[in-house]
Amino acid sequence: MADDRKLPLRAEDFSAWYNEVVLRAELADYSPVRGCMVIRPDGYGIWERMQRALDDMFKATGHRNAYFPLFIPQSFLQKEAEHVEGFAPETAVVTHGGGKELEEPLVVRPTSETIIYAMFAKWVQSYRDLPLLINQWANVVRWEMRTRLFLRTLEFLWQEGHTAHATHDDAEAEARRMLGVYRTFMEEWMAMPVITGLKTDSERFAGAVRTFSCEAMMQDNKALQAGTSHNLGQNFARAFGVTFQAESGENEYAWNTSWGVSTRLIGGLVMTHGDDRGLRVPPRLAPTEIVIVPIWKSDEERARVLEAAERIRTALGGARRVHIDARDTMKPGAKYYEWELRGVPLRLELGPRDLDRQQAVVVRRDTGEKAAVPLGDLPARLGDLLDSVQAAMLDAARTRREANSIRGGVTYDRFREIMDGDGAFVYAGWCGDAACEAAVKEETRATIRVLPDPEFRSATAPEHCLKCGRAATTEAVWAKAY
RNA sequence: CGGGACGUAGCGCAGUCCGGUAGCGCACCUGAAUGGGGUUCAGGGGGUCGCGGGUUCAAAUCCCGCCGUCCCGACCA
Repeated sequence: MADDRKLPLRAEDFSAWYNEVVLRAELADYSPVRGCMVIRPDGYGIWERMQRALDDMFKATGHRNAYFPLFIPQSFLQKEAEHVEGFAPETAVVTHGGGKELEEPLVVRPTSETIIYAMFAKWVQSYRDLPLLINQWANVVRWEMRTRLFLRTLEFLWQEGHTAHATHDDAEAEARRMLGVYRTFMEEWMAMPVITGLKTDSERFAGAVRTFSCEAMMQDNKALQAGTSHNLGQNFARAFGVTFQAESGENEYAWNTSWGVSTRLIGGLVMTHGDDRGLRVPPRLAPTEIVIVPIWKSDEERARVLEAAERIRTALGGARRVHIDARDTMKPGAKYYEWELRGVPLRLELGPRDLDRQQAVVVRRDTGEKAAVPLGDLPARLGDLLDSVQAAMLDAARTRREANSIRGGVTYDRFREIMDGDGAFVYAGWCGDAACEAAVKEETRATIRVLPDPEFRSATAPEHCLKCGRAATTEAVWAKAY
């Protein structure tokens, strides 16, 4: 990371910067298995924070965790026509076990709808068993042609929620509700603003009736699909016989939803908040919120500042995740650079001169602002600062996204220029024609990321389709995507 | 699977055109001094130069083949 480099960067430069940050901040590493990534402790620490926050939110919405098999009989995947078509090309298949060829090959799960709804069929008998709200934390495998650290690896970690409901409307409400949970998490924890809405048919999950998604803008103006939530209708219930007896006495198929977010979120975090000095992690997500760098010249001073650092940690009452960097093999300046690379939100510099003045120097990672704070004020001030960093990061990301969004008034020629150039979220009218959508993708590489929910739509609805000029049926957000 | 770049120490690279038995920076180890934004000095360890074959007295270097990685596409969370 050269000091003169300034984000946002474009295309190849941004990719190179991203890889460099992920590797140098020790979030992940390449593994001996091509396309598979090793998540290192620093990266996993962020994932654990994400897991905890999401899991708490799922518990609050009444979901319970369970675990289903890694292996799925190949025939299960084939029971839902669209699903098998969508996933068969990217599955890893186990053909041998115990030295013998298996009678039926086992697919390493690319997603768990099939095996989970096979079990739901046993568990659901009555409308009284519904809704059934299950979540699973697991790894899945998808044999992608090209991989990218965190964004697209052959194996990845995720959570997948699976639910069964008595009515279509209940399922629709559930899919919507969990999309909202994702949005809250992404904005309030990750400080990553998203556009929510509906996917077009071409981007819909294989087997779903409707797919909703959260789309975030990275610093190269590309879109990242950060989370999806699907209304599966009765497609899987019919395929796996998930039926229940309704209050009326009739036997009916259940209505399902599924929704998931993955370790891709870590990639999104880096590409949303990283800067020339490395990573920036929002306070609520940071495994370490505050790092104290003690400064000393003699053993006597060392003992004095370390003791003071411990007192500060104690004063914070265990409410804050604090690390005291007492390494005596590194000078303070070197430590500053290292913690900046790792993205710790607040740094507290504490030396003999500070102690003489009963103060500490607090430095924000997001803005680089420095301030001397009286020791007695630290607990309150640090709390305020962390809140302020969290809010400022979300605000900055949202401002950047809006600065790179174009709402209406774009000709198709101009649109092509934008997609050839810096890229943007372009809000444009869409006539609902899949052929038109495909033609735009062919010509510009841009796709409809999402048909935005009302609150994200432009004030004046577009009247005509960007490409073919026909009357628009809805507004679409176009962008190049990861 | 197409198009480009590349493969030399843990990491990043030079050396390849013009063949002569391997080097630099960082990291690592030892010692001393240092310590408010990447410490300094001295000493040290570590490489069958991606793999296989060929040419040659001699190959990291030239020739042929293979493998792998990264980036750009096709596929996708």
